[in-house]
This record gives sequence, structure tokens and C-alpha cells, in this order.
Amino acid sequence: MPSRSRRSQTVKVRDVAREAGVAVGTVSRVLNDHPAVTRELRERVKGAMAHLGYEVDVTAQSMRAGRSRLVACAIRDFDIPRFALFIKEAEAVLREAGYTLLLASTTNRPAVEISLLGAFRRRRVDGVMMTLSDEEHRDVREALSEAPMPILLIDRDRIEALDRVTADHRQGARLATSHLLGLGHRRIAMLVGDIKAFPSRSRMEGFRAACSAAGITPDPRLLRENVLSSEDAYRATASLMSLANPPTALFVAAMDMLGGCLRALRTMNIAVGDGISVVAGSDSDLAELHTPPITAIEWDLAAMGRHAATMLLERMRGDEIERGRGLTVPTQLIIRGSSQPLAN
Amino acid sequence: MPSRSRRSQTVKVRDVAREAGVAVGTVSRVLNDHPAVTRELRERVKGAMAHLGYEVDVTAQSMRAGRSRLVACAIRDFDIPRFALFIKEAEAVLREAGYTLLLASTTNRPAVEISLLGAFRRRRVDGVMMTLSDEEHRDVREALSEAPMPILLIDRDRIEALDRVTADHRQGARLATSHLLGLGHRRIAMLVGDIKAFPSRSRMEGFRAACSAAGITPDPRLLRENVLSSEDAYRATASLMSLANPPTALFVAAMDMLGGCLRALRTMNIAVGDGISVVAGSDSDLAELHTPPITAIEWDLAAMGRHAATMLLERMRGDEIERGRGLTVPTQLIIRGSSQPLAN
DNA sequence: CGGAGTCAATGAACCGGTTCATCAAAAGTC
DNA sequence: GACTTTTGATGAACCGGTTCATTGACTCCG
Repeated sequence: MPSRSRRSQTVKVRDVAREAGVAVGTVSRVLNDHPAVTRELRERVKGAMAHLGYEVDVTAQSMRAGRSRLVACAIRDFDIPRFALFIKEAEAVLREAGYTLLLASTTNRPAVEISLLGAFRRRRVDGVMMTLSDEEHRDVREALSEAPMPILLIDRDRIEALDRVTADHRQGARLATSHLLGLGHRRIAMLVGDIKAFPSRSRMEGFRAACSAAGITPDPRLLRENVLSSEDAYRATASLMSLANPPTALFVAAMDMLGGCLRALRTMNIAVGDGISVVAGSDSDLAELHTPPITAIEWDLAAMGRHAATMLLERMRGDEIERGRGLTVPTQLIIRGSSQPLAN
Repeated sequence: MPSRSRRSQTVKVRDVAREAGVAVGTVSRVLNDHPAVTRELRERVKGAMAHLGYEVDVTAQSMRAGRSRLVACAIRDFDIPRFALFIKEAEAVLREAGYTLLLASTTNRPAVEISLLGAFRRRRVDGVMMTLSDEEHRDVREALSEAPMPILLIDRDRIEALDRVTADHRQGARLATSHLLGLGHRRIAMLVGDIKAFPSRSRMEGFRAACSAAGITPDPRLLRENVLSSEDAYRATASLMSLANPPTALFVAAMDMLGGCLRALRTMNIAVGDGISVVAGSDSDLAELHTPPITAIEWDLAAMGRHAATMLLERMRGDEIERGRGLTVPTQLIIRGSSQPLAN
């Protein structure tokens, strides 16, 4: 059937009403399961709908209702493998509740974040889950405060007015660092991502907390920030291992950067575990199946996705809830062969 | 500013028109860059918009225009890491063209696929990119043929009327199999996913083609279909290696299944390369950085995403193009240490 | 039996844009 | 200078649902 003719002959509430011999308002009531319709009419209307092959136009519903049943998710970059778990679970919860997920990537740029917020607003999106490249950015904060729909932050914590779901990166980094210190390491290098964002910031805090608890002052030359890609991790690792006094342990604290780090060590012929201890900031098949397997920090991203969607749904429902609720999922350290006692 | 009061005082075209002292039609023209507006009025209207903080309501536009500027992407399961690359690139191309991406997962079930098509239609989605669990499924085919918007298939090839973007899995599998045969292997086990879907089907074809070219008849006990998760791969590998006459080479031809396979081999203390040769159906950090590194098939998923989005955009534009265009990206074999000559 | 109250059903108005028939003014033509 | 054509601007009608004031029928109660 050619689409042109279909379009012109789509069935509307009026047609259903005529077919069933009722008013359009009654058809609308049936569509929305309004109780004030007699069983008989309800059946008749449903029969007419089935007979004519009627389908509601969600656009028209949205326009009148002022809500779209769309929820947007904007994250830095959704080719981060484990992050897909978050999205998957969130989508499942949202779809269950009748919402459809809109996806966009911010590429970690404030300007994109702001323009996306505008696009979501123009689409009358009912709720937003997102990360932010810089929580202190003036224009971003302004755009957030002007947004008419609820916004939930993913792994960000600095904007008190907004709900958020975070992982306890501070704790994870503290565990990892203490573990390495307990093995005798003193020269521990750390690779983190954008220090303006909560995850890297709190990992750094955890690292420093563990160091100072052990009475150690970290060597600033061993701390590398802004490691945002696997290539960055490669370069940072190569640079660290070329120092006159290289680290004895490497804490690759950013997500999904382990590959670049291991690649550099392999290129330089440095044995993991033996030549240098390695701890990864997030778990993966790679960490688990590497030789030796890599000690890693782990947390439940699927649960984060579920919680995020659930909290956002509550907020969209307009329940009277205090502003800026936070939920934190715990992190844990999985100790494997890549972290070894310091030789001699 | 409380959101309730905002909602009631949103600025509309009427307000802009009044402020600028023009008709609503003129405001609409300015919004849509219609040429028949004098520079002076255009400026005045834009000034009024800026002054009042006007923002179009995309919902209202969609309703009148009959199109939503939404494109839906539905795939089996978007926690397949490398697949995220496809989505990322597709989203970038679509956003550039003014479209927003809707995301949903089909969980590989025909019923879900059909219901999603309904949901997309009700939302007046302008185009769809999707995978299918079973291209021969009657109800799915019917739902596809009744869809009023263009649909592009991702890595599926059986529905002639629809555009498609595929990878040359047949070639990849042929290369991998020939490589193993060339190393002397005769008992080659193969793990594939759902044989009803194009990727697994064509991988199997490539495998058989390579075997028969070498005059070899594959042992059916070594062919395991329906390996859909890492756990399935674990079980299949364990079962294969427990055979009285186990394979000497393992072709893990499904995407992202390598982890489960390697886990099983490690549990059973079978050395990769030495005890058994392994070839992976898709590349990954794990394949590259494993000891020994894993020979793998590789193709450009980012390019697939770009092509898919571009082809769909052309189709949505209504260009007069022949139906059912297909684009295939090549596959190649990256030979690494996990595939070794058969001992003795 | 009359009046209040309940309930189902009605259909016009509305949501916020776009479209298009219509018109006035300016430009072009002879 | 009169007539045609072009161009810019107008605003009512429309897209396809939902909402709500109104109506008519029926129930309840004194």
C-alpha cells in the first residue's frame, strides 16, 4: 500500500466515533481508560477501533497534554562499554512505565550540553538524565535552572537542587590505594579523567585520603589528569614509565582506559604484576582475562540505571519529594594477580 | 522560578507576533526561513523572539507537519560494546541533519519488534533503523510492510524492499576458516549466534565454503548455534573441550562472546595457541591484549553507523531511489598469536 | 411526586504551531 | 496612465487528540 494514500486516509477519533455512533469525547475516554464509560459503549468503541485499524497519534496527545512521554539521556560518549549497561536498564524501566528514551551524546562539551537542553525543552521532553562536563560552568548551571522538566544527574554531585545517582568512587579509590600501599608500594602513579567531573574528582580524593592516612605524600609527577581516551592512557603510561624514577604501581582510575595502559606496558616490555602493579578503575572482560588478571574496582552500573530511571519517574510523577535526592551505589575492589607486593 | 508558573506563561507565536506587530503567519515564516519576508520584518521578529525568550514547540510543529524529526534505532541489545560505535556515529550524522535519535532494545523477540514498530508509528517517527530476530517471521514482515515510514535494516539482508547496511561476515568467516585450515587444523569448532539472523547465517556459510574449498566435511558436533551470551559461550566451549575427540581450533564467531570462551579455557587449564587455536569473530581490547593475543575478524562499525544514517536520511528526504539498496562494509582478518600451526 | 444528586455522554473549544487563499502595494509592461 | 504581474503580509482554518461545561436520564429520598 503506497504511503501517500495511507497518510491521507489515516483513521482518526472522529472516524471511530462515527463508526461506533458515539461522540469523540467518548472515544477519547475509552482510549484513556476513563471509568465513566459504560461497558457496552466501551466494547462498541473498541470494536470500531479494531475494525478500522485505529491508532492514536502520540504527537497530538503530547500537544494537548503538554507532555511527550519522552525521557532524554545525554552522556559524554555512549561507546563506553559498561555505560551501555546503565542505558539498557534505564530504558527497560522507562519503557515499562510507558516512556520512550531519547539518546544523545554531549561529547563532554558545555555548549553541546546547553544546546541539548534546549532541544529537549522544545520537544517537551518530560525528564532528563545526564552527565555534565563541568558542574561549575555558569551557562550550564543557568540552562539547568531554567529547564522546566526534572533533571537527574548521572555520577555528578555538585548541583544541590537536582536528583543524582552516583557511584562511591571515593571509596573505590581509597580501597585500591590502600591495597597498593599495604603491598608496600610508595611510588603509585594515578591516571584520572577530567578532574572537574565528580568521578575523577572523588577518585582523586580517595587516593589522597588513603595516602595521607598512611602518612605518605604523593609525588605530583605521578598524577596524570585529563586522561580521556585509550590513547591518552597509552601516552600517560609511556611517559610515566620513562621517568628517571618510575612508579612501582599504576592506578588506572578512569573508566575503560585499561587497554591503552596495558598496550603501553607491553610495548615497553614491562611485565604486569612483576615489573609493575596495576589496578583498574573499572572491571571488564579484559581485566578479568588478562595475564595476569587485573585487580579492579567494580560497581553495579545496571543498578545505577534502574535507580536513575526510578527516581526520575517519581520526580516526573510530581510526588512531593525533597529536592536533590542522592543515591550512591557502593564500589568494591576485586583483588587479582596484577597487584603484587613490592619486590625487595 | 517555579515550573508551574513558567508553564502557564510560555511564549507563543501569537505573543511574538503581537510584540513585533506582525501576523502569526509571518512569525512562522521567520521560524522556517521562508524567503518571502523582508529583511526588516525578519529582524524585528527575531528581536521580539529574543526579547520574549521564545522557543518553538516541536510537538506542535510535528503535529501539523505530520513528521516528528525523530529517528528510531532498535537493536537486539545495546550493551554490545562495539555496537555502541554504530549508534554513536549514526546519532552524530542524524543530529547534524536535525533529527533526534530514539533508542530501544528488542531483546531479540519478534513480539517486541512488532510492538516497537507500533510505538514508532504512533509517535510519527520519520525513519527507523533496526535489527530483526527473524527475517522470515510472518507477523514481523507484515508489520514492516505496513509501516508508513522508511525502515533500514542493520546487518540483515532478507527483506528485498528495505534498505540495508551489512558487514561481509561471510568473507570474514571464510578468511578465518581458511587461515585455520592453512595451519593444518581439521577439527575446527565454531560458535555462532542465532542462525536465523544474517550475521550468523553468513558466517556459517563462509565457514562451510572454506571447508568445502579445502575438501573438508565439518563435524556437526563441533558446530554450536544459538550462542547468545558470554555464559552460552562459556558452556559451549566447556562442552566442546570435554568431547572425546575435542577440536584443535575454536572459531568464536559471534560478537562479544570471546570472554566466555576464554574463561572456560582458563578454567579447564587449556592454553590458548598452544593447546588450542582461537579466532574471535570481532576485535576488542580483550582480543588484542590477551596473552597470547587473539586472531580476530574486524570491520568498521563506525562506518556502518554513518552509512546507515546517511542512507536513511536520503530515503526520508523522499529522493527517488530504487528500493532495497544494500551497502556492505568489508571484513578483514587480523592474525595474532592465538592461531598456531597444528602440532605434529 | 417533586427536587436534589449522580452518572454517562456530548461536542465545542483548545493545545501551538503551519498553511494557503486572499489582499494590498509595488513593480513591470505597453 | 491603465492594466497585469509579482511580492510581502495577513489571519482563519487546520493538524488530531483531550478537556470540561452542559445536558439528559436515572436514582434516591423525604
